[in-house]
Amino acid sequence: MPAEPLSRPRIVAAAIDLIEREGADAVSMRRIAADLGVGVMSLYNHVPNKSALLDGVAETVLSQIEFSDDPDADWTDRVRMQALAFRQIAHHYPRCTMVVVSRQLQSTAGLLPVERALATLRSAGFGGHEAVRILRVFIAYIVGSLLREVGVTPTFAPVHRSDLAVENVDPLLFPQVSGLAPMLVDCDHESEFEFGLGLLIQAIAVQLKR
Amino acid sequence: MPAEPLSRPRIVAAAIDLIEREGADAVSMRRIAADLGVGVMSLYNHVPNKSALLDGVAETVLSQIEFSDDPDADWTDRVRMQALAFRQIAHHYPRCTMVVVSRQLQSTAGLLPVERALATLRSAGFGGHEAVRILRVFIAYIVGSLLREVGVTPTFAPVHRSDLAVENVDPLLFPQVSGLAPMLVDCDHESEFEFGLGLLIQAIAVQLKR
DNA sequence: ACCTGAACACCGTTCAAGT
DNA sequence: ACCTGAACACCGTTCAAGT
Repeated sequence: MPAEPLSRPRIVAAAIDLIEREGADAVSMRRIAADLGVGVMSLYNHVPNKSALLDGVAETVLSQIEFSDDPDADWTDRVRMQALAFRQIAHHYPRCTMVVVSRQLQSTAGLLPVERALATLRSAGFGGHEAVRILRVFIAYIVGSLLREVGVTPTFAPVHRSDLAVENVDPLLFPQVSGLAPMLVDCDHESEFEFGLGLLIQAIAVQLKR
Repeated sequence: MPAEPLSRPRIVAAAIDLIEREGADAVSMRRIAADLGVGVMSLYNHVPNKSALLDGVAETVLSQIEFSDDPDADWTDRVRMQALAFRQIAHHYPRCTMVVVSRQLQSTAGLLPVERALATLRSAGFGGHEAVRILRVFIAYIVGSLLREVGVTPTFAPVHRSDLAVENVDPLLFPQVSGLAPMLVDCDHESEFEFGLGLLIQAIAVQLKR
């Protein structure tokens, strides 16, 4: 006897909670049902299958991005703010991040950030074709950065400082890696992200002036 | 009675084959054992568990990258060639790509490309700290690009030209997206990849001159 | 309309038994 | 040393039965 009736949003919320608590691998229909105190099959009255549930997770997380756009700001700042807003996902829902970027959404939740980015680029003076290309570059960079931040992509800094793979490497075979081990090991994700973002924005600003 | 004896390489090869034929979701210990004509538990004599098997897949694919480095070439060309070599994974093993980029390897297979990239950047004149930062930017961009190419990350061009999400979007809510639908839909992955790569290389070249 | 248990066809992995 | 079947504790989903 749940206090509130079962519903798609409630099920999605339970999934998000579970992912943040125990990781995406812990998600199962049975487990979520148990968390909600209902039978497994009750879920199927509100969600067609597990895949759709994960789509719901991605949509819900995406729709919570807070874009605070200032139309009067320089376009480079607006692009930067949009990228940073997107990166907030990795802070608010670190363990959902992989789910968000790996789902092929066709809902409006995924289209809104795209619409916004394209509008900003076009207002900066880029043509449609250019804007699309540039957006793709930014998306690739952002997705790749979030995955590293969230520990999916190799960081070369697995767990802790001591007994590290990177630090136990043969200096003769890998002189650079072993020499730069301390730098490879610690990574300020925010400043790394902004560094690459700055490079990209600078590069497309040059592109615009030509 | 298999012709050849069971071995870790043979098991990994079977896994790679299966992934390329039916996708990463199709991988199960039972299925691979069946493909090899042995009992499930026989696999565990050569591989400790499924996770280690997937690590083996990633290592094997990574170790097949062909880096053809010309030490006399301009550093910008060398960086470009290394990035393009990495991208070949997505061509040779499209469905393994997700597995490759999402495994946290500590074997030398993953370290070799890193060593090579750092050496190139340092020979170009970048300091250790800069080289590491720049490498991280490139890795993020490459990983993000490969995931799009392989269909993991949203392309905004799901399946086919007709009946597309992007093309059935409300033009009033999403004027840019619906106006640029044809460009969002078709994507020449190679030229897109090289476009962003060029932007990044140009940006870090500027960085170097300062 | 919503909930549910039983059942089906799967998983990864442990363990004890074989050779 | 290597192989294996039975068993355990899981999966997602279908179906028929309940309210």
